[in-house]
Amino acid sequence: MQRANQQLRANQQLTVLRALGEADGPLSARELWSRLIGSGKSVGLATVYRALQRGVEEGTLESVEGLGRGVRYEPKDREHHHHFLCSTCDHAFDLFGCVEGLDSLVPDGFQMTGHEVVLLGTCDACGNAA
Amino acid sequence: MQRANQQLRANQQLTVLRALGEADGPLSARELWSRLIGSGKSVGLATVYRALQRGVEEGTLESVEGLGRGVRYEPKDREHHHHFLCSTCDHAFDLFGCVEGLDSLVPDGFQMTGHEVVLLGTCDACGNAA
DNA sequence: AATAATGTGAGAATCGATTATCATTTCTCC
DNA sequence: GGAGAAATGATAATCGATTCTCACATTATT
Repeated sequence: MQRANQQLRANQQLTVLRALGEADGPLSARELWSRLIGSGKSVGLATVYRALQRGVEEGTLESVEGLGRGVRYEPKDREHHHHFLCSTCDHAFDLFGCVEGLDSLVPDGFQMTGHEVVLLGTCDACGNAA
Repeated sequence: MQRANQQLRANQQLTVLRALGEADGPLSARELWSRLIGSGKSVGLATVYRALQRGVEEGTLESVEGLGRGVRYEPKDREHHHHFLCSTCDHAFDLFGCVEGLDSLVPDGFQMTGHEVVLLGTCDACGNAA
């Protein structure tokens, strides 16, 4: 029946992963899905979840927690970086660079294996829109 | 009927808030509830939620996101600090001190109003237990 | 003590996120 | 071109967290 978008179907999961790769920060499943739909790509939400799950299993994607609620995903090949979370649009942007003085925060006896830094505030677009 | 714990009842919400105040880091509603039950205090989970919600409304508590999944709560009167999240026991510990170089991470046009730093790894107890 | 207002516990209801199901569709390999 | 494997989309089911409901307990006010 739905011959309409037959040419759009190829490997939907690739479409999903490509869109995630082009994003300027980690995206949640829903965020990613919305962007795809918004840009005219017809994809099911379930397929987005499948692509993300598989990406993580295969090691090409990484799930990112700690950015507000919910889980977001990003390609694993990005260099060490942190995020800026806009409190208005709730989008997370990749940042470049890191901070100093982390080691001195670790309490005696604790073993640090990683760290996250999240800057909170208003992004450029939301700041101008106000 | 349940005369048993009549002497335990006083203002349960105070019991809840006191327990949160004595914790060494922010706690989720369930975490807090478990601790109370574990220490012999009979409190309903709903009451824990009510106490937390009210504390936030009244401004004495603050909800903390960004520590794994879920929301945790801590007294608002604590000095600026960050957290260490143990990947084994999933408990969040308060840290003292801060880091440097945050400003340089902010992209042009973005307004930073706050930041969070989370160290990940293994806490003392979990490290020794292994 | 009587009454009203508030607090409490247990479990049901709700909510959002994620996963599972299933009928189709597409792909792969002969 | 056909058979079987894998992918897809729509939607139902599940899961955990949080909120709601309500009967009863406690406290506050006379």
